[in-house]
Amino acid sequence: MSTLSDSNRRKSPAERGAEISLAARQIALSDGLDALTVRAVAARVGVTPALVVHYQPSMSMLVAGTFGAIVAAEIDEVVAEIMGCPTTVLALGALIDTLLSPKRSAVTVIWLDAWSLGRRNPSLAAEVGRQMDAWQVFLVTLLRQGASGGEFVVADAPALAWQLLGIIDGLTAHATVRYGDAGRQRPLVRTIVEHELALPAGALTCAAES
Amino acid sequence: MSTLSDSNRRKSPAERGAEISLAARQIALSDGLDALTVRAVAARVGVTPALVVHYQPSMSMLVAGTFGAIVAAEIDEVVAEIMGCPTTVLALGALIDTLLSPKRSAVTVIWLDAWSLGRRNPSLAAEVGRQMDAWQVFLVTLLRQGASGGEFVVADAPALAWQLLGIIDGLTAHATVRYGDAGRQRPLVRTIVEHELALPAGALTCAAES
DNA sequence: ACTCTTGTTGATCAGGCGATCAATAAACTG
DNA sequence: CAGTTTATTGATCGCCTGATCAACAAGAGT
Repeated sequence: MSTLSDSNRRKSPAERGAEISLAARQIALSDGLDALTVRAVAARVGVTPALVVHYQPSMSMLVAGTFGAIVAAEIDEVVAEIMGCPTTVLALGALIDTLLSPKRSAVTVIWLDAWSLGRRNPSLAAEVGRQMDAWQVFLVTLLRQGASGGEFVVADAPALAWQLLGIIDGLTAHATVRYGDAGRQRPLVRTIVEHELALPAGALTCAAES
Repeated sequence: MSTLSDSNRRKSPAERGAEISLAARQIALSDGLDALTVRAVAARVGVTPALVVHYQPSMSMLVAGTFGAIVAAEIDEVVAEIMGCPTTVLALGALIDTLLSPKRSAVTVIWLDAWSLGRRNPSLAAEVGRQMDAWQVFLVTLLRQGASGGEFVVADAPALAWQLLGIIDGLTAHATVRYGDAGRQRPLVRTIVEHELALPAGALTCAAES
């Protein structure tokens, strides 16, 4: 990286701010949310710790913001990945497929850190709540879309949404911490969702194949 | 507590060691695993930080040990709670019932801390693995017992065991962090287990009533 | 009662953390 | 080119962490 020579230059607040946010995200993803310290960010950007503080209201805010940015980016990425599906059932299959993919373990680890750290960092806890809700809202929208389109029946979309999210998070967490590949849990999750939506068995499996 | 006057007395290694372990468990349960510092334990016991160090190989070992003790105690407690059930199906129902009870949220929080902290504390990571395996072994035993007794059919007990644990941990984690009472998820989990074990719908619900 | 073992202390080290503030220098403005 | 703004620095504070070590004293053994 030629960032080192560039970093000494005096930069606009926007540019420097973006640089700091980027470094924070990179540190969080590679070393965890609690490796996110003033000095670590400063070292990565190539500036003084004082400058990092100058650009951030507080460290706990930076942690919360970094977590939010990472998770929001993942939501966007997943939404984009699913948007192309012609039917909601296909979208649900693709959603399960991608959420239980091993490539998401980096973000899963961020979630684990956030759940733990959130107890001592109110800003982070608030952001965790916001992002969990964002996921839930997204899933509720998807479920209602399928229901109103007549693809399946859903009694309580909000409840089912966070049940499903809880299940997926639990399985990915276990896979990340100990049991390896979360991808092996796809059939189980498909079966659960098919059952809850009164879909024919295999409906979501076929969806994933296409 | 009159512990304060007692704590100045010179005690046997076993006695002092037990005192320290107890204090560590109490701190972990009330303030989280990372509030478990040499000074916090020392203050709670009423001795010098140096004495705590004298009794422990290292702080990361104390954290690992404390986590293990708390979780092992919970396993024992749950096992004792279930042991009385006349059939395995009833035991499974009782298991789901107690694991998704709000009273377990204190230990759920410990799990979240351990998953996060385990990445920087190898001793803790090893202990997390051991305790996750202990849970899985317990559940596998239960499932095989029911299968060999002809109560239900299970194809891959080890796989089903950790799927089930993942689901339950995910739902309790979500409930603890944001969505409140995990007890509302009992019907869902019962349905999933009934389906996976080819039990008639409602078999586990009736179990919980008795 | 005297000795010896060892539980216990107090002081202290080295390192990390977030945060503050005056001083510097680079870029923009007139 | 001179003057003003402000991005950036370096030094430093206060607090926390785990850990070490010589010195002390309580209790067990004789």
